[in-house]
Amino acid sequence: MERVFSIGKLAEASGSKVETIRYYEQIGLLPEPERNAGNQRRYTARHYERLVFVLHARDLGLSIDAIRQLIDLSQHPDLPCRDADDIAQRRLEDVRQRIARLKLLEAELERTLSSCSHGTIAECKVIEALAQCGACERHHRPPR
Amino acid sequence: MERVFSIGKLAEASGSKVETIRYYEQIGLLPEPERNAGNQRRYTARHYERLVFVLHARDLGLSIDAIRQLIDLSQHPDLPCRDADDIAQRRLEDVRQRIARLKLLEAELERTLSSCSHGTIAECKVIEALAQCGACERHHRPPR
DNA sequence: ATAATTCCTGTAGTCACTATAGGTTCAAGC
DNA sequence: GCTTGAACCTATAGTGACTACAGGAATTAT
Repeated sequence: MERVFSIGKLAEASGSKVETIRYYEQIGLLPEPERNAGNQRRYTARHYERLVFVLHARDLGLSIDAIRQLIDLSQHPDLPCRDADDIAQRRLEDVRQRIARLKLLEAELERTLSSCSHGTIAECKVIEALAQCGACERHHRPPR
Repeated sequence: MERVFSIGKLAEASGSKVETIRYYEQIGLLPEPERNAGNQRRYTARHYERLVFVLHARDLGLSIDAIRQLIDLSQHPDLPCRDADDIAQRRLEDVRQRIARLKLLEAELERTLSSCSHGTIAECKVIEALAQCGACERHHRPPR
């Protein structure tokens, strides 16, 4: 007899939420568990493991779609793991790009804030900086 | 006679999209422009300036709500600019937190990828790392 | 036995757009 | 002046990844 537990216990054990678990089941990231006589979900250790896998992947910023691919891959242990590596590699590149972009943002916000003399709105550099172009990458120019 | 232009020209000039402009009008970030005889929107330079303000603020990651607050503030030039500064300050802190979190992510992805020997799925460290706990901050433990 | 808690389904809401459908108006070329 | 195609209009629905709610049924604790 395998030990089973409720959705509430699974949520607590995994550090996620009941609603999230039901959502993952609905979109097919978690298999449908058995039900007890009163129609309540009964989970096993295998569900817990799968859920932790999904949650870790989400924490790493992988999309639901990427996680679905990884799960599919893990069903075929004999395939080469190149596809799985690619997913992580692409994610790494994405993370690096985000960091670079956020650092630019950080610099611009620092610049903006340090130039503000904390007077009235009329002389506020924060608002002024937003109204002007500054270090902006956006492709725009006044309408002719 | 003030020069006016269409929503398409405004989109092009600002580097945004027609749909986005209509959306910003709908949620009150842009004032409703005049219409011509055929019910088409006619914009002026003032609309362009407001739109650029909004787009810059979005590029800096400000929420629609924060931008609304800044616009409200800018209508009251005599108020002290403390509130505007606070918005930028909070955003700066948020950006710094994100950078810190992404750097942790980067390190974990790097570690995971470098440990993978590119064999089969069965021995794939990427998938294994997701299934196990590793450097995970999530509060979880197997169900008892 | 009763009360409090947890669970169920189904639906709607979130954020900041983006896409589509079905129609009207405008601008350019002939 | 006429035709054609691009740009415009409104209204609605879809996106991703959940989150929240309503209105019940089942379980657990007292």
